[in-house]
Amino acid sequence: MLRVRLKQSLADRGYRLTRQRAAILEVLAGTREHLTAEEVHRRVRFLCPELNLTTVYRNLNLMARQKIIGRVDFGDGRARFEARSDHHHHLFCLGCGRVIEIPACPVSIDEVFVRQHSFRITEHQFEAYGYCADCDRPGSEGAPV
Amino acid sequence: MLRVRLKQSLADRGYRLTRQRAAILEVLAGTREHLTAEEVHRRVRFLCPELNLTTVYRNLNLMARQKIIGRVDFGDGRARFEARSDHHHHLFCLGCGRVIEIPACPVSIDEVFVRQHSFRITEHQFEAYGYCADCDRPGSEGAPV
DNA sequence: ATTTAGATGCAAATGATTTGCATATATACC
DNA sequence: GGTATATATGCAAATCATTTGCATCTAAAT
Repeated sequence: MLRVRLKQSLADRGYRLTRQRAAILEVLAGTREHLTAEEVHRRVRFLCPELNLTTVYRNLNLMARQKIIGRVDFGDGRARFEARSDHHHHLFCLGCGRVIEIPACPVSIDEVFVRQHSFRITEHQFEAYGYCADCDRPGSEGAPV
Repeated sequence: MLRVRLKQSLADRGYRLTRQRAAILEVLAGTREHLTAEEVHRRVRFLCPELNLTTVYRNLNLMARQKIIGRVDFGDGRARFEARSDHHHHLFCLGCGRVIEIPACPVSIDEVFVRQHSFRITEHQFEAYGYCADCDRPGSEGAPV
């Protein structure tokens, strides 16, 4: 089960499985949404009412750094977190914030070019923005990618 | 000439060409670097010593919004600006911050998938991270994209 | 030269995120 | 199970990039 695996990964790396960490993972594992620290905090208060926002930040960072969970940046100034930690990308609706996960990585960089510059790529980030069916109304101009 | 064209675009859109705006464009047009607001401010003080950082922000935002200049986000918590405003992408060196511009857009999203979700993509962002020749020393692990 | 909408400077506010430090508590060990 | 101790947590205060309010200034239209 997802939440068991997530909690196990903490123990595996020598981190304590505290009540607050369990609650945070519980929240993330229980949704497919991509939550900000604030949102995690709000939802976690149900399971663990005294949990401090600072602790939420500290643990989301820890877990993202350990690649136990994933962190995404949709360019709106706050990080979002999700239970998935494998390499993938998203469509982000500028209208409602809805997120659709893209199954395959659509990026293929010209290897010759990269080699010419002797650059070693270790990671990349890609996110696409636009409007989902519900938010797409005439009036918001836009050229497809 | 680049700087003339940039300044003209301000006038074309009904914005005043102030001393400070001219200085900001002068700085951006004079380099291929991708500068933070702070960096622009520091360099602009040569041409226009009383120029306020707030004004730098206001104008960089205005010009980026008007697509007169480009804004890039390398995920380190501060925006960078460049004279180029056309669609392109970068390799960002995590060691020294050096930026290499990628000539062709390496992204091609599965159109069938997007259509299935009735999503209309209006823009996307992509940046690749890694180490340039100068910064690449054994010890920093990394899997190619 | 005059007018005035638009621009600037300064100080103070924001908002997300981080840090310092005293206190609390998982887990290793007996 | 009880105890020790390295780790976590909570709270308040600090950061850092960026934005905003407002009084003053100025580019550019007349």
